[in-house]
Amino acid sequence: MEIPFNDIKQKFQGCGLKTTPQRTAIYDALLRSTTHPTAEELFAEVAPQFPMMSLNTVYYTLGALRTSGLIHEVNIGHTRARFDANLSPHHHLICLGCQSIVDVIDPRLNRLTSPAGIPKDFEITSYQVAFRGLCGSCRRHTGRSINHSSPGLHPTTVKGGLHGKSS
Amino acid sequence: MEIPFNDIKQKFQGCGLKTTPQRTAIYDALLRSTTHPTAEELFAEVAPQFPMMSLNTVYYTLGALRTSGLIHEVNIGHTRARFDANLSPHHHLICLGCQSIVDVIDPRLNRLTSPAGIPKDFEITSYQVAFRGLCGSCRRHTGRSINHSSPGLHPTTVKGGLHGKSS
DNA sequence: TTGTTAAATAGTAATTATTCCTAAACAGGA
DNA sequence: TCCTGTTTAGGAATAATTACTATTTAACAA
Ligand SMILES: [Mn+2]
Ligand SMILES: [Mn+2]
Ligand SMILES: [Zn+2]
Ligand SMILES: [Zn+2]
Repeated sequence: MEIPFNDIKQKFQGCGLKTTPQRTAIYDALLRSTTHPTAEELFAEVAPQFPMMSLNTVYYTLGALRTSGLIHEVNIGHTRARFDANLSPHHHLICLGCQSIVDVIDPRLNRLTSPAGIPKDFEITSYQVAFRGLCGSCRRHTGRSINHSSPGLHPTTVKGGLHGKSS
Repeated sequence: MEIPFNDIKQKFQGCGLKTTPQRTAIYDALLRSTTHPTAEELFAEVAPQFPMMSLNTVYYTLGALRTSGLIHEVNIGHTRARFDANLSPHHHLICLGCQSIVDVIDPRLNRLTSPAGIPKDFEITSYQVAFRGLCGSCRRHTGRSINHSSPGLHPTTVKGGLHGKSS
């Protein structure tokens, strides 16, 4: 277990959240995960430790953590919510084949700003880049055809390098 | 009506889709829309012309158009799918208050490319930037507090200008 | 023009993810 | 230890979407 219990406890206290075993286990599982799991995947992860636990508790807990700002919700498609305990600014790479989401950490992407032509009274508080495509194994298995039926895909071909000072 | 019927018909033919009145109306409504409507919003839009139409037909039609690559699905949150007939590369500005989505068209954003540190066998086919915040009227009505319970929000503060040659 | 046929439509039922409701359990402070 | 509001668990309810199926129809060919 890499995440000290007291760290978690302090974060909960800082948000006015009670430190229950279920909540701790759920948050800990999410902190250790890199897959942006769904509520049900987290449930499957912690259920063995808590045979009485309800899936409802996972939803309730994720809602509480999200409201407190301890976790984020990441959406790929509209089918189900996926969660992320990584609060540092980062972006995502989404495989249209296996629906996997991996973190994209490139400081250059954190320098984008208010684009041209938006309403001047709109206050942007965050942004996130979603890169889509096919991972290696999905390319091998399903061929390299682009799945046009996947949600959110815009036909921008990506090539060349990022612009701006490469910090 | 700004979109000629024959243009639509040809697009359908080019995709092997039959040109039915319902399908034409749905696609036409989406082409004219700038709000990225849901299936139900489109249904409400075209239902008056087709009192017998089923919501199911709207879903079926949107699925067919999406599979053919004539439209895209845009997701903000996981609650419901929203659609976009604008195929030109563009990005989105999402209000966390009223859930509105407006197009962001800034050529500089179309030059981003393969970020550092991703698996080298991953083939990126597209990307999209989602800017989030509060629109003017939502700022006025609900105050300017950031809604942490909203999905997908990462705490990147956006300020300064875009990098790269400003084409 | 007419007939043929696969695709599209409409109506209904089913599914899935998520939320709502409520009573019991419990964490944290007095 | 006791209190009290929060959390949990279980079940029911909701909402979006998909599945099933009979009927209709667009597109094509004769
Ligand atoms: Mn992430
Ligand atoms: Mn758009
Ligand atoms: Zn994959
Ligand atoms: Zn708004």
